[in-house]
Amino acid sequence: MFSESYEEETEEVRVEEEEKEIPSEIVFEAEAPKNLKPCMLLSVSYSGKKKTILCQLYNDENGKVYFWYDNTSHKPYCLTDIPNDEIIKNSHVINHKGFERIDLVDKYDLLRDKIIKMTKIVAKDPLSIGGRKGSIRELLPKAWEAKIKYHECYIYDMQLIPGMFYKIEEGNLVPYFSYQQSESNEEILSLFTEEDDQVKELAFKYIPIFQTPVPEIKRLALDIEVYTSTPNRIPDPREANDPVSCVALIGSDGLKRVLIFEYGELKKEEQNSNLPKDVKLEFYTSEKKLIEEIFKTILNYAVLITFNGDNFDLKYLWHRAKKLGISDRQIPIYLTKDAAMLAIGVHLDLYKFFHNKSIQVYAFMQKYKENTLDAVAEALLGEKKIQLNKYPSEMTPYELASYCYKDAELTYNLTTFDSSLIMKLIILFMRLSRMPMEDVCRLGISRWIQSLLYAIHREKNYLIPLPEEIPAIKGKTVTQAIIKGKKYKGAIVLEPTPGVYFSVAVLDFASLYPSIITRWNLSYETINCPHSECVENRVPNTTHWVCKKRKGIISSIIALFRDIRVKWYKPMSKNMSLPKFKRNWYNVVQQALKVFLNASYGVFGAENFAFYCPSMAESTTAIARYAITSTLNYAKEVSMTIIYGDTDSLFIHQPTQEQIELLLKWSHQNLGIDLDLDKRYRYITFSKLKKNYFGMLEDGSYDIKGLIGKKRNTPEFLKKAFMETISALSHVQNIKDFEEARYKIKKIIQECYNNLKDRRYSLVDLSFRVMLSKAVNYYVKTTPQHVKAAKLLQKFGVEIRSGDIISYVKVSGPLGVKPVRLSSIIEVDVEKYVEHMKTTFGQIMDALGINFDEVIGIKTLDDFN
DNA sequence: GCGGACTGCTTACCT
DNA sequence: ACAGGTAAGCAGTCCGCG
Repeated sequence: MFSESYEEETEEVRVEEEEKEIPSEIVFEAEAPKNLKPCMLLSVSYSGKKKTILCQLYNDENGKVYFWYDNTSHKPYCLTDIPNDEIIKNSHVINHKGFERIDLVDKYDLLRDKIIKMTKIVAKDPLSIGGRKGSIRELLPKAWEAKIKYHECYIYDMQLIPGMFYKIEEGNLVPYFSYQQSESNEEILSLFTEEDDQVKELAFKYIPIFQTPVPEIKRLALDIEVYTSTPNRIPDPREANDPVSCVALIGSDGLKRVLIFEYGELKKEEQNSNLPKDVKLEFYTSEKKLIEEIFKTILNYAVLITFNGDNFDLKYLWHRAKKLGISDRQIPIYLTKDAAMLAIGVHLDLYKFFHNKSIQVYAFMQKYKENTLDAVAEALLGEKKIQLNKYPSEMTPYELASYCYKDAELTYNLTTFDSSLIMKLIILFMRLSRMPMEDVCRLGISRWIQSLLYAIHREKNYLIPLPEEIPAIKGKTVTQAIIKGKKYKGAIVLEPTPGVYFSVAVLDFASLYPSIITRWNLSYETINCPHSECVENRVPNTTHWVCKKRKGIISSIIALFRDIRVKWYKPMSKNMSLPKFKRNWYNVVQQALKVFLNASYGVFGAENFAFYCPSMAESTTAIARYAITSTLNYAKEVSMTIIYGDTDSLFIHQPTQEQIELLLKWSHQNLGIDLDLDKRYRYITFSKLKKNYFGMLEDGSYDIKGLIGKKRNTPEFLKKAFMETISALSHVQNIKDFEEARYKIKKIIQECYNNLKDRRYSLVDLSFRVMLSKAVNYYVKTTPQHVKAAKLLQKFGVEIRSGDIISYVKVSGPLGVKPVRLSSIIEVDVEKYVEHMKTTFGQIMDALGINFDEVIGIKTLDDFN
């Protein structure tokens, strides 16, 4: 039943998602007064009841949320290329019950580089434009800008910036932020005097976005537990058959409450709960009263924080409330297709936020690799959930309270650690993407960039192209990918020369792809532009060319983000003469920009991106290949020894300072892209494998890249032994020291081997932990080992879902695997594990000239020597 | 009917 | 639901073998 979401994802024809709107039966109100001091714009949505836009404003002084409804009579619309007089003849459109009027508008068509006339069809309500059967966009052969959600359309047209400050003056929403607000603004802007006018204009607009501080938002974290009669079943939130047994609430105002429903007999004798002293424990004999109390409390906060509240906690509360007969006017939650929203304030589901790949990779550098509260909290807070030896439904009320409270606490702390980093990042992402908080924390980077570009198009009166127009006009790809099934050729990886190298410098192009996009003026409209005079401006190794007449919109925005990050926010975040809170803020801005920059090339190669432009993505990697190969050739010319390189880096063996400087200068002058000295290794070891090495840096720290011993799914016993070998290697200062390291490593391997042979490792130490990327039934082509193990678990009555980590050991027998909990040490296939030892250690030993078979073939080290 | 060579699938990594 | 490139291990298939 839980696999349904996957089914929807793989559906070929997707059901048009309806405009998300607040249902008309929701009656909660928090209308703003006629005049209101500056408040942060938290959210923009469409109210079905008021039939207009609702803006939620957060007042930092009292922690309250105020509603402001649109008073400008803005209406939903779409555009068509059918002339006015012809549209008038189309009775279906004109007589559509939602039709309001038509306007004639001028738009700038970037794809064709000319002004065009369009007909704007204005409707009474969003669903009349699209999202419902027979809506206006379905009556037109081609409809532009018709799939933009109305609340987004409103944001772009009104040039609203969620996350910035607005006041209400005589009932009108007025921005309260300006270029003049911060004293540094002039200084930052002066960094852009050399740049193109379009970049300067963007800088002027964006500087306040980066410089305006964010308020500390009044928020509440919530976690619920549900009583279930079948202990190992996870309760189904849509059924909500079982009572809510416990709810923990933690507020930024100091509130700490745990509400317990006494469904059974309460053993009073057992009261020594692990709860902190200041937590208020409350017992309810009525579940209905308990839930009503939760709902009442939620309303006092601007943001409600959960971990997976969309799919569990709030969904369960909603269905349970209905079941218990709580009236709609008392339920402040409403459910959409895949989210749970609040009538007042915003529900922030941290599960969704941390699931975001860009956040995981670029903001937190893959510190957490599993998307559970336990894994994320451990990686970012250094704290774990309460470890269970029984199911929640088997706990005493006090144990349950402690467990539930801890989860809420971890959830809450995820928003407060590092001076509320997460909240600050989210608000910066809102400003950059122009999205309301509930969207920004649920959608991925491609939607953020899409939204940012929509906003710029509307501000500049550029027509937003139909997605299919871009490849049609700008051409398809002309290169062949190395990997089957990919669309175009990507990066170059140099073949490493195996061995150990002392004194290695790594030179790399700092943010190569964004640099290429700005330096080469790459943008969806400038690639293969319509001007014949630009055709000679070729992209190397392709048939594409780039416009010389017009500065690209994408390259302009990337130039701004890249330059402001490199020239201001990154250095300022490290400037120790500044107070800590300022450095902290500069660091947050710097990180937020990094997230956008790192995705700026990839999105153009993603089919689902609204500005998908394969020729532009392909050009970016083609130029990158040109940059690295031409630099490599020059390096060889000046007699440098390149031992490895990947995409944007060159590893050079014992270069002289002069050689390095020569190379940096060369790339600056000949490519217009800056090469930097990234790091120096005291020594580095390469096997014959690409993307695989171990290097000791000069400061005593080390890098492990790609080696099996570091992979998440490698059995713990191997990881441990591997880290011991790394430890031995980390003491090596010079060639002489290797002798000792070799001796130690042999010893480690022999010990590991003997332990394995004698079956002295535990099953947990021997287990592979592999993630199930989809529901078990969706593995139709092959049945990998972790799926076999998962199927065995299912037979045993264990619920298995997509995203679960399956722990299994390799055993003798026809299946070859068994889940850890269903296996025993006697059946473990030792030979298989020896093979794994061999490949794991082989990656390091190859370079050191140690032979695995020799090492394990000898009983003791004394015999060996 | 069997085993090695091969391709494809899957996961986890690198940039 | 940002991209392509690489490695590892296994699943499944093909092919030759009188």
